[in-house]
Amino acid sequence: MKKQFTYQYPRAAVTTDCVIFGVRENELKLLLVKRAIQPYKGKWALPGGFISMKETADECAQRLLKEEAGIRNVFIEQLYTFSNLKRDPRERVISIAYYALVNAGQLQPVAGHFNDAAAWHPVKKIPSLAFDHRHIAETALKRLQGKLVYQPIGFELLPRQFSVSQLHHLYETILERKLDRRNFTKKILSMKLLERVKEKRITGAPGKPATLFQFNKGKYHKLTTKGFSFQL
Amino acid sequence: MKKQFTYQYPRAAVTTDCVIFGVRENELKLLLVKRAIQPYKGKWALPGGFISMKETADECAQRLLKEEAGIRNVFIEQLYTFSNLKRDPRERVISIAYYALVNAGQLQPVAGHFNDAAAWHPVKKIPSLAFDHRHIAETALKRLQGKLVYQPIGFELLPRQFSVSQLHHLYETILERKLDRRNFTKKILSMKLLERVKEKRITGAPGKPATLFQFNKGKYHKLTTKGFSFQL
DNA sequence: CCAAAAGTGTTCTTTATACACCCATGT
DNA sequence: ACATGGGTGTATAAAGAACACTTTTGG
Repeated sequence: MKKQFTYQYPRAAVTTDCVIFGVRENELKLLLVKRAIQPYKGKWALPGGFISMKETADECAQRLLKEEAGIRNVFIEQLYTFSNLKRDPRERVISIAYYALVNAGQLQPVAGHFNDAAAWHPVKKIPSLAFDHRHIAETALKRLQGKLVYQPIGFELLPRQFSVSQLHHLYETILERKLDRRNFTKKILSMKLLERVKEKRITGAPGKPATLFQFNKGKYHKLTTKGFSFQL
Repeated sequence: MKKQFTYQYPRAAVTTDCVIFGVRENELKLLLVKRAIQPYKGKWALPGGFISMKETADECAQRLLKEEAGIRNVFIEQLYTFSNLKRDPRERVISIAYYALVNAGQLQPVAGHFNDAAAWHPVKKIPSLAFDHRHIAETALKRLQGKLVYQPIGFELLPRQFSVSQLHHLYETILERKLDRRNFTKKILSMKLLERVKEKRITGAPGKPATLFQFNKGKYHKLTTKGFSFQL
């Protein structure tokens, strides 16, 4: 193939890479893809790719999420830009990293689009990754943990309707510490950001059926604009 | 000049831009430079420039801080990467933005290095800026305000030795709200991150001379590593 | 009737807030 | 002596932490 784009000074290539978080089997997991090409062929990596001249970094991340993981309309946020000189063995590549939070509902309908070589891996058992992707993933996890306690992003990882105990378990999983169940319930409900939906049992499980709730985004945005501090 | 770097696909240029905060005359200010070349010749802009192939973005930001503002060894942190398609009228330019906090001590010895066309502007009266630099500067200010209340970065904006009332005034200025002087003093001192230095008067000012303190970075790092929550 | 998960209140401790007077210096 | 800024304590209110029993379902 002919090389045809010429510049006065050398230029780094720019990519976006995306750390995709999801909850599966009551565990926080990352969606990784298996590389089909060199370098690092056969290694697990974060979904990512080169940015085109006609898209912003945000658009690029969203496009790659759809192309490589079949995911759309999810919470996505810029994480950090990684620019170490040797992070790609081929040449200078700067990566604008993002992280995304997906829930079962957003993923189910597009499960068929999945590349065979895409799979969820528990964050506690991340395999060896290509490039500096482990470093990126660890940075994303720290950001998620930090953000969880002062912004209600936990909801993004659960189905549209969920029980308080699901949310409680999610928080304990991500923060890696116990939270008193009664205090957690009180706190969350006192924010008035959850709307009661109806009673429903988790199919076939014993125990009292949990009340389901859904997150009221409208209320949340109203509160954030007039200054609001969410804490744990 | 001959163009000589050729690639298979088009590539965006990558720059870093730096939002430099400093306190001058009891006000929070930004250091801006006046552009000597097109585009936006004669307009105020954030110090910035193209990243070289032999430096990381952090190194680039530090180099530009030195070259364009004569500042070295300051607090610097990546802010966000801006990638709108039209942010530079010439061509596609992606900017990795940083923000820096400098104090009088760090600036004084290099004041002579200053470009004539560099000047401090109050954040409340930022002139029209080149590119999307106003947007970058506003993003940086929000980040600074957010960060100030849970990480003790305020110290970076003051001379090595400072009084509690200087710090108090700094917080009020940046957060744009009143903080009770007694409660602020209690809170700050209860963290045990400030070391009393000696009594000293601010030359020629009336009033009781203030006790000077300095920030103990070692203690701070010990606390952060074993989990520590600083709050306002 | 037993196991499993949901729901719920009170006490105690810690932290945040509100508030006013005296002190040391320069002029 | 007076104007200016520095230093300090207490009482009340709010928030956080600790803690156990009852209810509803499936098997």
